[in-house]
Amino acid sequence: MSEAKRSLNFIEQIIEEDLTNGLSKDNLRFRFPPEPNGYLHIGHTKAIGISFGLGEYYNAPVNLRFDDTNPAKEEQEYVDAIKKDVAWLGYKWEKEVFSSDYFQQLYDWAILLINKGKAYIDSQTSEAMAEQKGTPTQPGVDGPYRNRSVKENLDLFARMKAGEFNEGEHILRAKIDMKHVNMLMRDPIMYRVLKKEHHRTANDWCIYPMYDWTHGESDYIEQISHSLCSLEFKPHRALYDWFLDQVVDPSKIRPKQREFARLNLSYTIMSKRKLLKLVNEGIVKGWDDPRMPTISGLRRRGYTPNAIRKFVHTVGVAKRDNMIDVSLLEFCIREDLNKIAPRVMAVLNPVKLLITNYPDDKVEWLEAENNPEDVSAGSRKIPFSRELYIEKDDFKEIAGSKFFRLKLGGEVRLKNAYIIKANNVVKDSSGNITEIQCTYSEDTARSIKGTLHWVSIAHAVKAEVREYDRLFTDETPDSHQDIDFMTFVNPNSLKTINAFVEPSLKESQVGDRFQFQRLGYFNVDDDSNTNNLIFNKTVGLRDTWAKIKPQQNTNKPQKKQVQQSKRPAIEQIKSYGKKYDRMQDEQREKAKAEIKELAKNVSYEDLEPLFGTAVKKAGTRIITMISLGVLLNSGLEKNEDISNFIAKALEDKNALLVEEAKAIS
RNA sequence: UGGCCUAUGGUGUAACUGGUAACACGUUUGUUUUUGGUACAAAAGAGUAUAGGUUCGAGACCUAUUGGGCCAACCA
Repeated sequence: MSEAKRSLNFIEQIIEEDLTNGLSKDNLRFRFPPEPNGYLHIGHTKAIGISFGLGEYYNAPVNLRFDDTNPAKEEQEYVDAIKKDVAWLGYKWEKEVFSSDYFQQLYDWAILLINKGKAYIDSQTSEAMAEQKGTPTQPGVDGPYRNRSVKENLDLFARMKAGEFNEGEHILRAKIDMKHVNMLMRDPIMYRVLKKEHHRTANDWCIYPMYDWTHGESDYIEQISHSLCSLEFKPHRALYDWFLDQVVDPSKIRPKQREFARLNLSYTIMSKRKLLKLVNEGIVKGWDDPRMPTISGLRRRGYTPNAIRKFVHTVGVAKRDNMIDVSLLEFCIREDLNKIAPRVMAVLNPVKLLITNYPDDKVEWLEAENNPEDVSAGSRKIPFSRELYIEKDDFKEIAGSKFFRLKLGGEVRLKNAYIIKANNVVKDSSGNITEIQCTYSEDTARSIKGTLHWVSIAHAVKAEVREYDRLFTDETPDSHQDIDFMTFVNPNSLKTINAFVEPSLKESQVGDRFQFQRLGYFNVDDDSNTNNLIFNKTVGLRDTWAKIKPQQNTNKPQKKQVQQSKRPAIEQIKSYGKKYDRMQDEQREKAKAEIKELAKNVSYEDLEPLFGTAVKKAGTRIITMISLGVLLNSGLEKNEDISNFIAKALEDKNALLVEEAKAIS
C-alpha cells in the first residue's frame, strides 16, 4: 500500500541495513520466546507484534519458542494458554519449539566448552560465589575451583548429569573474566542441578541450562536472524555473543540480539509475579478476569484482536522508557467496535416512563437500524408500548438549556420511536421519582435536540451487567519503592448492575459484542446463558456530556512536576530561561518569584558557566541576572566576570535584560 | 564511586546523507447527525534536557554537564 514512504523504526532500519549488506531476505527469521510460567499480558503483545509483525512484513517465518529451562516454575497449562492467545491475536507461527528440545545439544556444547577450557565446575555455596562476584563498582575475584583440570571438570559434569549430586553442590560456569565491568561476564552459571520433573522431559534431566546459555544457542539452532527482546536484556548481549562465539559455524546465520523498550501502561502492572498475586489472593477471579491486563482478560472483556494489534502498532518501537495512557487503548477498541458492533438498546439504571395518551394494550414493533456504520447489517424490530424504562440520568424535573435530555414540559425523541413530552412526575414518600408521565406525538419528522434510548417494560429482558473500573488507583502502582502495589488496588473495580435489555438480545451468544446505544460497548460474558444473561462493559462511549458535568475524580498525579521538583535548582532555573522573554507579564512575575526562590539554593559555581551564554539567548541571560542578584544580595562579592556580565547586559537591546541588569548594578 | 542505555508538544512515535519540527491519541471549537457516539472541519499546544562549539544553517555532528532507566537470582 503506502509502504514506500513509511518511516522505519530502528529495528527495521537494522534489518534493512543487513539486507543491503548482503543478508538474503530468505534468511530472515524471527522468534517469540515466552517462558511458560504465566499468562501473556498486554506488554507481551508488543513483543509479539514486533516479531510477528516483522514476519508478516518481510514474509519471513516466526517460531513460537517456549523458554522452558526452569521446571520449578513452568507448567503445561501456561503453554496451552500462550498458544491460544497468540493464535487469537491472529498470528501464525512457523514452528512450535521448546528450549527443552535442545537439552542434548546444549549439553554436548557444554562439554565442548569444558574441553576448550572455557567452562568449569564450581563447588562453592552460592553465597561464597556471590561474594567473589564483586559489585557493579568493584571487580570480582577468582574462585578456588576456577582452574580445575579439564579431566576433573568432565568427570564432575558427567556425574552431575547422572544425578550423583544434590541441588546446590556443584554448578557449571563459563570461564570468562571475574573482573569484567559487565557483571554478567563474571563467570556466569551455565548449568545447575535441579531435581524437578519437567513438564516435557519429565525426569530425563536433573541438570538444567540457564537462560543465557540457552537463549542464544537456541536462536542459533533455529537460525534466527534477529533476536528481539526488551531493553533489560541489553547487558546480556555481550554474553549472548560470547556464547555464540564458542559454537558458531561461520557459514551459517549468526543471530543478532537487539533490544527495544518495553510497554508500560498507566494504571496497570505488567509483572507476571504480581499478576499471579492478584489471582492467588482473590482480588480478581482468575487470569482471564476482565479487569486483568492479560490477553485472556482483554478477550473476555470484549477486546478484539484487531484493536490490540492496532494499539501495538500505534505505540511504536523505540528505546526510551515510555508510559502509555490507557486512553489510547480505549481509542483503539472503540474505533474497531464502532464499525462492527450492532446497536441495541439497554437501560442500566431504570425509571418508569408512562405514555398517558398511548393505548393500554397496544404494542408496535418498530424498525431499528442495526448499525449506521454498516448498511449491510440490516435492521430489526423492537417493541414499543405504553410503559417504558429510560435511564434515571436522562430525566430532570428542572434543568438548564445545556441539558438536552428530558425535563418537565420539555420534549425529547425516543430512539427509533416517537417524540414525547414530559408532563408530570409521581414520587414516593421519600421524594424519589417513581414514574414520569408523558404524552407522545407521532409527528417524528421535527428536529429535536435530544434522543433517548429506552426499553418496553413488558418486553424487556433482565440481564446482569458487569461494569469495570481500573484495577489500581495509582498511575504507576508498582514503581513506588516504599509502597507496595497492593495498597493501590481499587476496591470498587467491579460493579454489578441489574439491567433491562431489548428482547432481541435474548438469543445472544457468549462473546457477542454490542453497542448499547448512548452507553458503550458490551459483550456477552463466558458465564452467560439464555436464562441468565451476563454482559461485560468493554468500554464506554466517548462522553462529552460527562466532561461538562462537574467531576471529582480526574486529578491525575502530575508525574512530570514531581520529577522536576527533584532536579537541582540551577536546572530548574535554566528551564525558565528558555521561555522567559516570551512570557506574559503576569506569568513572568510568577516565574521571577520562583527563580528568586530557587536561586537561594544555587552556588556561584553553578551560575558562573552561564555568563558565557550566547547573546541571542536573552532569556537565559535574564534568569542568570536575576539569580545573580539573589546571590549578590546574600553577600556574594562582585568580581571581574560578574561586572563584565552585567556591563554587557546593560548594552543589550533586550529591555527586560537591561532592566534586570540595572537592578543589580 | 563503575559500565551500558536514554532525553523531541500532556502522551506515544516521526523528521532521507545537517536546511527552524510531522503523524496519532488527548484537549478545545464548529458543521452534520433519530447515539452529547460516529464522520467532517479547524484551533491551541514543542525554541527538540542544559551550556558551549563546528557550520551560512544543528533535533541531528563534537565537548562538558544534568535528569531518567538498567546491571550483583543455582529466574527468564
